[in-house]
Amino acid sequence: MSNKELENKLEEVYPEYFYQKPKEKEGPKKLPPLQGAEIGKVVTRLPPEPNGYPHIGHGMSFYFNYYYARKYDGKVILRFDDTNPKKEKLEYYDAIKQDLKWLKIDWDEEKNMSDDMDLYYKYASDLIDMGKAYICSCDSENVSKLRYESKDCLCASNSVKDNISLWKDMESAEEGRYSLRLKGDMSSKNTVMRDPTMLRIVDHPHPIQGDKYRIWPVYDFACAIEDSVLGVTHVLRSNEFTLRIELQNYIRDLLNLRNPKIIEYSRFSVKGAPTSKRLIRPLIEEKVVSGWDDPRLVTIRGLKRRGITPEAIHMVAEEIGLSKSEPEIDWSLIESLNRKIIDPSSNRYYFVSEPKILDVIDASYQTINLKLHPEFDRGFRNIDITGRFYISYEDFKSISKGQILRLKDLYNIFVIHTESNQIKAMHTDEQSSKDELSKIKKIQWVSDKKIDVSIIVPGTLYEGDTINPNSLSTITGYGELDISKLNEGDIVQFERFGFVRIDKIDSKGITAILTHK
RNA sequence: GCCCCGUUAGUCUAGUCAGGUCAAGAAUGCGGCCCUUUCGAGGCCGUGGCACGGGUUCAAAUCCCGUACGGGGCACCA
Repeated sequence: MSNKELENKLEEVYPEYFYQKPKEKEGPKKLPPLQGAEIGKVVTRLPPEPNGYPHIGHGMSFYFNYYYARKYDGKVILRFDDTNPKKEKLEYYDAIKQDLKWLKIDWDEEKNMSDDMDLYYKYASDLIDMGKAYICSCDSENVSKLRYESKDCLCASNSVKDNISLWKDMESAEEGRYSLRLKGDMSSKNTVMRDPTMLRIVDHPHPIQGDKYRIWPVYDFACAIEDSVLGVTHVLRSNEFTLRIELQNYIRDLLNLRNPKIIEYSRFSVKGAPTSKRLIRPLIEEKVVSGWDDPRLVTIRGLKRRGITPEAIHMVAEEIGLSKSEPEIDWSLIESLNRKIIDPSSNRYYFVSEPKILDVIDASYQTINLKLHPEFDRGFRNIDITGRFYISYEDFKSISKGQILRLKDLYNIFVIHTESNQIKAMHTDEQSSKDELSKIKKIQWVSDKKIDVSIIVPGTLYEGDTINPNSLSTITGYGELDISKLNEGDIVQFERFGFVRIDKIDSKGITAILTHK
């Protein structure tokens, strides 16, 4: 048998061998399974501090915790980490909930850490009784110094009896006078284990609890307790807390509480955009940006106002995953994912920037119907046509006398005269064949029945470390009249311009924000 | 300074725990073609990467050691 015959024979008995396996198109990225997860038993939490508006980084964390709770048919708890009365503000509790709802993230239970003060006191008292915590009267500077040097302070050797009595005194002492510290390990390489503070005096009203409490737990203490008491099985959070795992587990061991499984990932950022409250707040205070909802910001509100959808944010989270490297994603990724979401549902309208006049001297007045979407049946819009049109400066400058063009979706014109800011043309043969049509240059137009549209174009806030002074620009032009029927929040496409979200409608016209091309 | 963690194409990620099937697979970007009365979407093709240096091994993106770079922590913030 020759090779060829052999091949033919083989093909008869094993045809699959000769066909290239069709490449399997991968679907959207999926997050990996959760370690140790059992259906119906997963409990996660969303732990915002009500001290500002969430940004996309919080959005990622919220989504991970929400995603796994839903995936495993478990429970997700919204828990406000509000144990610093000086930082929390009432407005943020509600703002965070609104942002979560907008993100299409819901939750099964809601609670504030500040509702559990008595529980923290009870556990604190237990630690004192066990001799595992002591009241320290050193000032914070001294505490810090001794921790750095791995040295005990004198307070560490207080008797249990002394501590019990000082714990009582603490209630009425002035701020800074005493703190309750855990007996950890002063020689630990993990510096957070060196007798960390568990509770301290804060002389400031709390937005919810008012003046009811003066002794407040620090994060590690409250969090260690809550994650266990709430039945949290999985903690998905960013890695600035890595070193606290040992401490929080130690606290729980002492108090005979169960440890959750902790999964960490790095903080995530967007190129050119500040991705932390610490950086965003001063920009607002110094009026570099207009507020938490400035479309240049990657706050949830900024993204919403720009026209980024919650689904796109979910997709970004799935794309990045629970990465331990430090992702700095490009806007183009967000834009691309968002485009896939909004393209099918965005109605199309005509808009021309920096408009110039185009008169068609022999035009017929008529009303035409144009599809709101080229592929999907989303209905039509009507446009009244006269002999006057507006075209964008971009198209205008490339047009010369004698040229034949097509007003898109309307008819062909022959240019008979050009001036510095006006073109005259004549209507030409309507019977363009499909083939001819594909060759002819098409331009965007707006009829004489028009509306003023200004488009805010958000740019990059930072270039390297410096603030870009030209991060916001405005493009003005005319849009077709039906744009005035849109509502604030609608996302549409201005054909051959880009996707925009309607930001404001008033007597002066329409303001839209450019979402992306 | 000390202690943790990380480093795969321009960006992002799969693969690393259980070394060979990885001369590394997606996404995004960029380039080209097709489609389209949009410069959008969609389809096809292409481009481009294991931080560096040693070691272990028949075999290293994968294990070990070191270096560089990046991030985090060392609060009476969270």
